[in-house]
Amino acid sequence: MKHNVPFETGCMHCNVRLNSVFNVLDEDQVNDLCIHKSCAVYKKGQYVFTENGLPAGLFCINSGKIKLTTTGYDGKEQILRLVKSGDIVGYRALLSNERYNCSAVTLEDASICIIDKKYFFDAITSSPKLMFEVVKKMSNDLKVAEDHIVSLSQKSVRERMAEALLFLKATYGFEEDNQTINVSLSREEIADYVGTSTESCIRLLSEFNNDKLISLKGKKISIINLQKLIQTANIED
Amino acid sequence: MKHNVPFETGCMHCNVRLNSVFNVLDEDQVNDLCIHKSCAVYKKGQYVFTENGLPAGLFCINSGKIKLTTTGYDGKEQILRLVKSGDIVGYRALLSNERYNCSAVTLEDASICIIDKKYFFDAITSSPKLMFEVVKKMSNDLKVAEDHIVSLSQKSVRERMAEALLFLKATYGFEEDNQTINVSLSREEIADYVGTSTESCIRLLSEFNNDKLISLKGKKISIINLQKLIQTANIED
DNA sequence: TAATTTATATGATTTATATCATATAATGCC
DNA sequence: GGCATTATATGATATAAATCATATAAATTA
Repeated sequence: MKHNVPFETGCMHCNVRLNSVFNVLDEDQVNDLCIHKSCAVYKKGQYVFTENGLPAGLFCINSGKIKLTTTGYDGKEQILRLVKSGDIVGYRALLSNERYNCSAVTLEDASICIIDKKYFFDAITSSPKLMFEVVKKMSNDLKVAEDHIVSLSQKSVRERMAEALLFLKATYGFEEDNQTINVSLSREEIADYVGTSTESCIRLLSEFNNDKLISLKGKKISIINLQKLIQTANIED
Repeated sequence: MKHNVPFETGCMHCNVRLNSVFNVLDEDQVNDLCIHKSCAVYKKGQYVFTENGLPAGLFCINSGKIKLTTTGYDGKEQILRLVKSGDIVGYRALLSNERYNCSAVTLEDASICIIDKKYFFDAITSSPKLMFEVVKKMSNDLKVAEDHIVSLSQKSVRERMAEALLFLKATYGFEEDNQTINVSLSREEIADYVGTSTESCIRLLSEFNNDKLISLKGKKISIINLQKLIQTANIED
């Protein structure tokens, strides 16, 4: 399944690390981190961990995009978070000493480091700086989740769909053309994030396309009229 | 507005503390905590802090119930969390050094301690045990928020209403009669938690009442048929 | 490259729930 | 304690969105 092929020389030369919670470590600490991690390459669609599993360590995304997804009622998927290079994954279950409440699945080929559980606990215990970085990450995820709650409670599917496209753009950015959102999700996956049916998702994307807010090319979505998309999302102030 | 009346002798004799994140402190640390906190009494309906405000410290609920609420779109309220004695409030904004993303309002008369910001940071920095307690608290709140997302995405209003009643029971427990949920919320507040209109909330509660799942007496809700309420909520396994 | 499966698309229909409207009950206030 | 305000209740109606159905396109796989 997963191939344990080292894909880089070490954490000290890892540029992704500078964009992660581990950017606060000093040289010695980075060397220590490097000793206690291993790297793996994942193909698109592979599970990094699965719901109800026990955490063996902390995952740090080197490259590739990941979805955190949970199985809701009647087996319907719910995408809880979308994750990118530099992000840590699986920290919640690890820190609270629980089983995973969601699965992590790669959205494209990915290289991911796994940091030893015991080492990680030692590291955050001995480095308040690192601990605060992790806390800030969790705090942000909580804020994003609460924003999502308000959106799900109070907005129409149409507004949430527009919002989701803006969220995807904010998370993964544009491609070189400066308008195509740099991620490929199926209509079903978008629906599973927005909290709607696949058909409604398809229909709304078609509408936005007809209304020249976006343009569609397979799974690739380009934002043509950002201003109008923001209006459609009914973003405050 | 708020009256700075001390309502107890000190943290060392505070039974609520044993049920809070501060239960891991040793005697000296408790004495230190006591020096750096002040207590206040709030009347029902008062704001403990408000959205967009800057945190001055950490709030610890001694007695009383609190709602964390945010103003969504078109001014509609969203209840994000419900809080009880022993819980800490306002930790998210404090830890991430941000403004509050929600307001805290008392649901009944309450006594609340505020713990000095600087002291709190020193305390969690020097006591990994305390830090882990706070982290576990945040981790749990994140999990609850994610469960709420799945529920909002995938369940009907009817199911969510049943679920909300079970949640209220789980959070605040029953009164002495062992069936009346120990909290008084307006129909509008319940609607603001469930993510529905006040009318729908009223209607569904009436239905549940007619179907003998619950009984209503003013704002007091009693669970008559727990089994059927669980079924209505469509809780898994 | 044909065959099969899966994803996307779009129409038709149903339904849950919001909204609007009005009535009554409860609460707060001068 | 009577008056004003707010909360609860319930009916009528509108509508957004789910569901069901079918078609086409794309992607897998044989």
